[in-house]
Amino acid sequence: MAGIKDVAAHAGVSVATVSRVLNDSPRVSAETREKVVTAMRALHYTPNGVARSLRTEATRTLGLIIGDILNPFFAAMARAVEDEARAAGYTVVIGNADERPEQQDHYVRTLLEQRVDGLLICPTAEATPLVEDCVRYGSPLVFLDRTLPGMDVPAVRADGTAAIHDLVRHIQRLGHRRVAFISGPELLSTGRERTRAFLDAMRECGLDVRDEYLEAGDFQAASGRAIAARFLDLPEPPEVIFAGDNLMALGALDEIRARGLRIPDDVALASFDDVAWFVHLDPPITAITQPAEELGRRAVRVLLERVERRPVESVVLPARLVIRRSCGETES
Amino acid sequence: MAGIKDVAAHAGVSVATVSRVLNDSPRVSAETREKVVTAMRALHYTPNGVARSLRTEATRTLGLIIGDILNPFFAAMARAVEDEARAAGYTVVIGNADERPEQQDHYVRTLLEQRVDGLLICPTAEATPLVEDCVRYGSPLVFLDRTLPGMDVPAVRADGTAAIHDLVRHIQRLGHRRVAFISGPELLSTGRERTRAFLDAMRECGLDVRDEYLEAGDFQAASGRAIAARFLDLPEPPEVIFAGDNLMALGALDEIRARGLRIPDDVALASFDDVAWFVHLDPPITAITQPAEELGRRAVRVLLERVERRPVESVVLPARLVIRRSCGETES
DNA sequence: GTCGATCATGTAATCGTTTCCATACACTCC
DNA sequence: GGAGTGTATGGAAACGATTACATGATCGAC
Repeated sequence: MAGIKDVAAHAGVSVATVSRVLNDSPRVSAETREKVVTAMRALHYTPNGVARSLRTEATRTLGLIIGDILNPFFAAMARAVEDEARAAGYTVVIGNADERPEQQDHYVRTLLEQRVDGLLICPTAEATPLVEDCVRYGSPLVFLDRTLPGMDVPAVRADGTAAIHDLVRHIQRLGHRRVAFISGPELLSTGRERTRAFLDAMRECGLDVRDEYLEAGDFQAASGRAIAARFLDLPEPPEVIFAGDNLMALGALDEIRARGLRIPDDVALASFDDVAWFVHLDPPITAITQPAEELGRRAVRVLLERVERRPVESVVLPARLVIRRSCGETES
Repeated sequence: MAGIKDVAAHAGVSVATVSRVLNDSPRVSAETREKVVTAMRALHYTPNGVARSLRTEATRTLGLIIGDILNPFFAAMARAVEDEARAAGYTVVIGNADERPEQQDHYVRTLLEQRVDGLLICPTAEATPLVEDCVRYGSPLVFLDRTLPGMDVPAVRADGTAAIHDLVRHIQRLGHRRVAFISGPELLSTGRERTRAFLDAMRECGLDVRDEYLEAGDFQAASGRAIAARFLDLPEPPEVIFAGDNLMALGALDEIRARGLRIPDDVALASFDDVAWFVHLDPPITAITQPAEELGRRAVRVLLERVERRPVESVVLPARLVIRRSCGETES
């Protein structure tokens, strides 16, 4: 494959000049530039980004490690990250951690070796030694969606607390008392935060939460289904099932449908995370929507600030309750 | 950041030896290896993949250019590509072409500059000059999901012809006569193939297709909705709407729901592409399912063969009809 | 005791860029 | 006409790894 030397030879100039044309430096005369460009065309020259990166110590690449690209929430975030990065002249390498710390570490290692300019991580579970090293030795790092307690890393995330309070009030107003929650993993900041908000909101509304109405899943559909099944098998099943993310809501829905139960008469359903098709279900599902695109975009902006070693601050955006009909009709 | 020289100095050996340890060459004594490993740990050494790639002319990276990561079909394919690539020791860079040729070209260019070892493309519309150059100058290229006519590039795709015939027969057996098709873009091989299969199947079943029952969308939800609206506004609207992909089916569904029409009594609906939540709709949507994961995995395998300059063949996998209830009850 | 084989290790060239510095030439100004 | 100021260009040293080749040690066989 033709390199800069071939172009230089073909155009009868030095490699330095070709390089200047490549980086459109002003210190090149019009005719010379013309000659060089012609030579590039003739040879089908494609600049070697690897060599350039080696020399400039910058790859113009960002790494993004997410839980699962099949989860529409992450997909939307990934998409936004990509768009914003491209607009800033960066490429994004996406790694699917599949919620497994060792796979997350695999990607952290790989991306570090590839010398990405910055890293966006949706951390799975607790901090691994590798991630700790990253922050200690100063790789530009930003957490997305989730945080890791006690780590001095800027984070861009949504806060669902207020929306969960709204949801519980909505449920209470509809006359429900027995509310069960399929929470996320205790190890994830989002899992903890949503559980805490749920508990607080219930107390505030004067509803009590039985132990058997609170169980933690793993943010995947299968666990949502299994937990919903256990809730429904209880001697006194809950009137409402609130799922901690959209996949577990899908799982719960599977179970409810499989039993031929009606929503909301037999059991009401609500979900943290909204997805496009909730609105098409009968009844449409009441959900809490997170600003996934905005999170992705802001995360890139914060990360690029960090890359340029400017001081940055964490970003918290509010999630918002979208009332539909899966918890009952509002008597407006 | 510590480099191989620092490690060599710290361990009291030459850089060559460190490199040998890095690539676990057998020509290094146990003690020396030990010393080197210790030095690496002490210095938090992370090998520089950029330098390695420059020297070895291989990045162990694959590029994947898809239409839209938000489309669950592409997301599933991307996920499978990633898994298979990781298993083979490769990283994947995903580019979202957003069905725009110029954005596709942007990614082709970028990925070529980054010297990916191979490129997987779901081509948007017709061949661009850039893509033509790729095949002419021999970058390892494999088409995924779609093909480009007259280009000598191996492709991994699904064939929906048989499934579409099955669908039309199913529809006919249920007594419907007036079937409308929201086709994909004429420029995409998948669009053309599905339209042709639909027309053939209709003829074979003795049903005729009115001009006003055939309109091309762009594989995005909005076009599906608009076209469905035009179908339903016709003096004699169709009994069945068949959408050429899942997003246009979603759009059509939006429109049907907005008009308060019942499925399948007022209008039946079927979709090319199956997605997880179709089963939860009332009624569940009859759809044609493509083996997205299998496509992704096979594509990586074919591409890696090409990377190693072994001869490869295109792969065609069948799509399959999944009968649910959105076209009417089967009187079994 | 010498020769050749085998093994561990080191030296230095190389990959394709960028960029610092030097140089050569053309002006302008006194 | 020579000093000073730009401007376009070239030469060559990085960047951090890999690897062909060289070297020196050890060892067994004769």
